[in-house]
Amino acid sequence: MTETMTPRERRRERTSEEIVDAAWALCREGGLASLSLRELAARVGMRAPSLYSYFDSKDAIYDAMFRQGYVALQAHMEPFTHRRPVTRALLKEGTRHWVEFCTADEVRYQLLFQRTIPGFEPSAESYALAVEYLNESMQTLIDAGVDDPGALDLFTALFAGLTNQQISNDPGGDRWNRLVDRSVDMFLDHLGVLPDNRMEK
Amino acid sequence: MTETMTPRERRRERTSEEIVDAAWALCREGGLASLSLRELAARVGMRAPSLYSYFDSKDAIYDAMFRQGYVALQAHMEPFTHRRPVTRALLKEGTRHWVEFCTADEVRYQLLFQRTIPGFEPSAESYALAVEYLNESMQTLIDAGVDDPGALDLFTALFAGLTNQQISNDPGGDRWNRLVDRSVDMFLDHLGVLPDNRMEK
DNA sequence: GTCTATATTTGGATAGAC
DNA sequence: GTCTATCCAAATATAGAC
Repeated sequence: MTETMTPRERRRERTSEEIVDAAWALCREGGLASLSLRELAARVGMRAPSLYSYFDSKDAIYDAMFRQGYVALQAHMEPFTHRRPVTRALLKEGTRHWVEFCTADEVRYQLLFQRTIPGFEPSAESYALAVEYLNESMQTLIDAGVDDPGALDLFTALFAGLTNQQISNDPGGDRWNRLVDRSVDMFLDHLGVLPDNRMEK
Repeated sequence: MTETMTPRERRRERTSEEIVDAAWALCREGGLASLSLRELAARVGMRAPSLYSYFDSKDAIYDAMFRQGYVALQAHMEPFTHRRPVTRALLKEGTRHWVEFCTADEVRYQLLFQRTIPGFEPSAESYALAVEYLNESMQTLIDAGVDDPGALDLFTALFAGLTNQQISNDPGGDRWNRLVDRSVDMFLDHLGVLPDNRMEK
């Protein structure tokens, strides 16, 4: 899977990453939409036109950020993937982890999960990566005993809501963050999933 | 409370409203941030500088929209305010109504409940109007038997989440919208609120 | 690959005539 | 109140020299 790289390719890759990292930093300061190629170039010691040697357009930079975000999410959740059975405790731990990732970086959350940038749409390739990972995550829920579609939607809404409120109304705090365990209990109790993962009745 | 108006003042007010309505229409087409004074002026048959006879700045127009939005929310919820006791059925109906208002207009939701515009902050006056109404709504929840602060936060997260998912992932549909009743039941059951509004034990 | 210089567009806002 | 004319700032993107 790992391809060999010439030193020139390595150097190029390293610079690309540096640009994307600087783009994240800029967006964290002024919001996602505030990204400017001039400012971005200045951060990495270039002039704006030089960025076009690395990215075809501004949207291509957003796309690289989008992709990098999902790769980071996948890496962040790695300790919890493919562990079976999905007990109540594991589901709590995993959900807590997920919500922490989302609330740790507001602009990353906006880019990955909301549609807030004027004209940006992720490329088909990046979008497929995102969908694939989100589907895999849904499967974890199903393995936890969440069978009907409405319940899955309810779950995603519940934790999207916790994330949203945390980011919007208590950034940097944990006012909604700390409600994750309680929410998982409320949700599983509602479904009749017993502590040992069997169903009631 | 109603002040008398000269015909000139009426005319002025009417034109202001026309401008704000056109601003909503423009934002619905291209997103909140896409509002441009030139385009807006064209919609109401003016040139851009003429708008400054009615509003001091672009942000003043956003502020008028913000205010108008909360007035509309208040009017929309009027049939449900101050009705006591807050039974489970009433809470369901009211919450359904609230979520319907929020999901009916994506950009309105963004302006009223999220912070998505670059530099805009509502004026102290408009913000106070919003906070006052939101606090009043919280009181309704408390009167429904939701006593502890964590539970209030959980409730707001749950329905912010339903709204969010509905808007982001099924705009115009009802995939999350229709989960409101179920969510209220799940929530009240979790709190131990009985159907007749008494507490368990 | 990086630069300077520039094209092009678009935005909010102001001055001053009428 | 509305207009024309204009200012000023900022943006993405391209051309072409080095």
